[in-house]
Amino acid sequence: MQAYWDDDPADVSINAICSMAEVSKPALYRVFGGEDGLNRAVLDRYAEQVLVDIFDILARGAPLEETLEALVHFASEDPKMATGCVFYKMRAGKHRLGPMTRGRVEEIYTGAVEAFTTYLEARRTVGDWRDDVAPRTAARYVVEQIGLALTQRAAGEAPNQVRDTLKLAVSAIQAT
Amino acid sequence: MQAYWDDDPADVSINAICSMAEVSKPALYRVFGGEDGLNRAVLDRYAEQVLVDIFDILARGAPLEETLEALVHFASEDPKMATGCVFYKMRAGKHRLGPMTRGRVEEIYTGAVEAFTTYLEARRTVGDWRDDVAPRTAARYVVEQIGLALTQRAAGEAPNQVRDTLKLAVSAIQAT
DNA sequence: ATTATTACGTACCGACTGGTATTTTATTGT
DNA sequence: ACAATAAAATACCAGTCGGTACGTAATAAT
Repeated sequence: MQAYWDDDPADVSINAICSMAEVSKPALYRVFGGEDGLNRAVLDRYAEQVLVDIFDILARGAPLEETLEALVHFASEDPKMATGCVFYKMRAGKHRLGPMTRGRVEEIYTGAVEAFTTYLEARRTVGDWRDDVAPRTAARYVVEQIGLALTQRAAGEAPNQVRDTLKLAVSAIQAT
Repeated sequence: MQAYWDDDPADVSINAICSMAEVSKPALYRVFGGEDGLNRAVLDRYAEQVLVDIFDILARGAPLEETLEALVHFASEDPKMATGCVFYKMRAGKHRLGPMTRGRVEEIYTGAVEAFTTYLEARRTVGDWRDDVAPRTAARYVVEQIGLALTQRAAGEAPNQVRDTLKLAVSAIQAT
């Protein structure tokens, strides 16, 4: 997971992982079955260890401005995400993934969109959000924008430029 | 160029290119010097054949709304871009590129930001654009958003979802 | 016509990929 | 103590990668 986090998953070979983890290759295959199983396991672990933070932000049910602020901070400032996000990196190379990992990626994506859609619908009933944009459209939009920001960080772009872009992006769904 | 356009450049090998073009590998190496030279040549050709359209839109000096509309249409509707954009695909895998190609990618990126910055500054003097966002920040923002849209198209996402996202994104710099 | 030169492609190089057959090591049963 | 069994690693597989040495065919010079 750390290797996928630091580098591009597509550039980390099974051999490299084995030597990093000081594990023989057959041992890895016994446990994970193959590359697809390993990737899936990494993604599972990453989801419950890192992505949960994003879902927590939404679950707090805070006002829109506060929530967006927290998401912007997470994606563009949190040092934990300085080298990008395993999930979005895998999603970017989706066509290279095995069936299990690809399925998990899609699952996480739709889960995120769903969670944000639910959050926005709740905010709308409280009158905290404009009603000229479909919640699901806005949800997909935010998920993509966070992905863009994290991809930019992975590419080593200047953090303040990443933040500027993301702030501008989220302002689109704040406007009355 | 066509192979890079249809697929991910990282997934197209020199061998595959040679057999597609019905050219021997040494011949390709004689002409282009190697993978880096080939990539650079492809990018050069792509820039003057496709990217020029984007620069043309800016050079028209049309009102902001009209220009943004044209850019949105180009990125999310033009059938020519149905499988994404060679430039953005290469930029996404920048770390895998040789020095010449990487240099050209950065050149094109800064050129695009520059062109859009100049356009926005001109629009501001005409009073056609808000003055609470730095032109360069907005320029970088738009370049990234177009890249996101083209990346989504390359990934096979539904065109109307791509358009929705991009329209929402550009609305951020239109708001008064 | 014959030689010197240039263009060109076959066949190969070492490095690396994901994945496994086979052998060695450790554990268990008696 | 020794045989049977389970576990684990070494050493290998075929395939692909980018890149090139070298033999061959076409051209140019004499």
